[in-house]
Amino acid sequence: MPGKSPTRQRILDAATDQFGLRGVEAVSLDAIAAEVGVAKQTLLYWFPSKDDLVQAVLEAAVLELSLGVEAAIRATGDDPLDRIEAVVKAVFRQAVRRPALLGLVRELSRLTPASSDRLHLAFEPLVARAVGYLGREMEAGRLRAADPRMIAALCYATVTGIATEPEALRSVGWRADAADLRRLRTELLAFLRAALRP
Amino acid sequence: MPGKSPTRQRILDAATDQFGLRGVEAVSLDAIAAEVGVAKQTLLYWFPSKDDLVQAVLEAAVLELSLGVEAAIRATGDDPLDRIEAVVKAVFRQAVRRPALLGLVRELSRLTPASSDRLHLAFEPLVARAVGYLGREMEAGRLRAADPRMIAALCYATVTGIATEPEALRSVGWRADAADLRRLRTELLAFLRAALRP
DNA sequence: GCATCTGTCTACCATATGGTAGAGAGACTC
DNA sequence: GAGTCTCTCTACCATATGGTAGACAGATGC
Repeated sequence: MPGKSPTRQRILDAATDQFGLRGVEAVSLDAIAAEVGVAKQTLLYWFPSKDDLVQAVLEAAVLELSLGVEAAIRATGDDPLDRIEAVVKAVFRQAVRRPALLGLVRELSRLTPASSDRLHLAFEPLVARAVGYLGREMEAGRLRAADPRMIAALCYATVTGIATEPEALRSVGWRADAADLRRLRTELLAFLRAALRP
Repeated sequence: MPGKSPTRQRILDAATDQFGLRGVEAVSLDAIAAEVGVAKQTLLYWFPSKDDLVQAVLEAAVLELSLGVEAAIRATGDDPLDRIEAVVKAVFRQAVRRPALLGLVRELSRLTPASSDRLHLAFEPLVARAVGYLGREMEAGRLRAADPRMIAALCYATVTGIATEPEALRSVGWRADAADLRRLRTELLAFLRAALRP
């Protein structure tokens, strides 16, 4: 059962979407297989158990998100607010393209300790870098002085909260069209800038 | 099958916790019954179907949250930042006392359209009031000018995101003890104040 | 040409799930 | 004291779930 295959990839994609949208425990292997248009056995051939599938999905998602963020960081200049804006835009873009991605990360707290530990390990370098960066910029007076760890968590909570809860946005009359999406992003960025400005 | 009963209430409590923590679809009636220490049939006596139970749980949760928020609003003075702080503290307090409550609200996007519509209706007056209030205070120059609807959604996303994702906080070295909880609240409030200040 | 390997399938299976039918114990009514 | 009402239970059931066993078709290697 080697590395790559179009079928394998299609299963992975479908599983990512469904797990992220409806929750890991709520999605059956049959449902995923049906969406891919393949027998459940084919799925179990590529991923010997549901748990293996979950692990693979999470690993791919972490990788995808990390790469996007890394690229955004490299592509911007020196000002920390600009850099944070670039990261948020990158995450936002991915969330729009693939709403399930951030939903998956949110599933973290519902996984077995073994799974979450692995995920923590995968994210750890990224987190450490972000916290260190925030701390240095605060010392340099270019960001509002605060606990950089908490600020990282707060930014994360704000962005993923907004990106994963269309229902909450619906409550305030938001519609999922391009115009409202743009306005949402603008407001989100202004909100974060105001929250982080020195 | 009338209104009140200690058994009914215990079922409701257990269901609230499990639904909020693990997700509605992931929790079986057997699991709830086992936690309450009652036969599944007793549960189905009080709530004729799982869906009825979900509805009852959601209604009670909305009521509980709304009451807490309303009380917090009434208990503070005129300055909008103080008032917002009071609301956030109230929500935070409830989230600490009962971590499942906000998790439940987050389940909203995974429910059937019928359920979410009812929930929207239940929350609507509260939301409308909040948005109206934010808008007026912005016009009066006592809050940063922005789209009040988006600001409401952003505050909601930040607070619930933080309150419902202990795993994300663990990633930045946060521990769930009283001291870190206090510091988290302090940082959250400072973050929001900075984001909303004119 | 034959064997092996790869990928997909059909046929099952044990268990768990939401839900039905109805029995039985105790309290309340008359 | 008979009947009814309230509440909880045991006994089932149809379906769905994660997973096993193994057949079958096509490519690959010799």
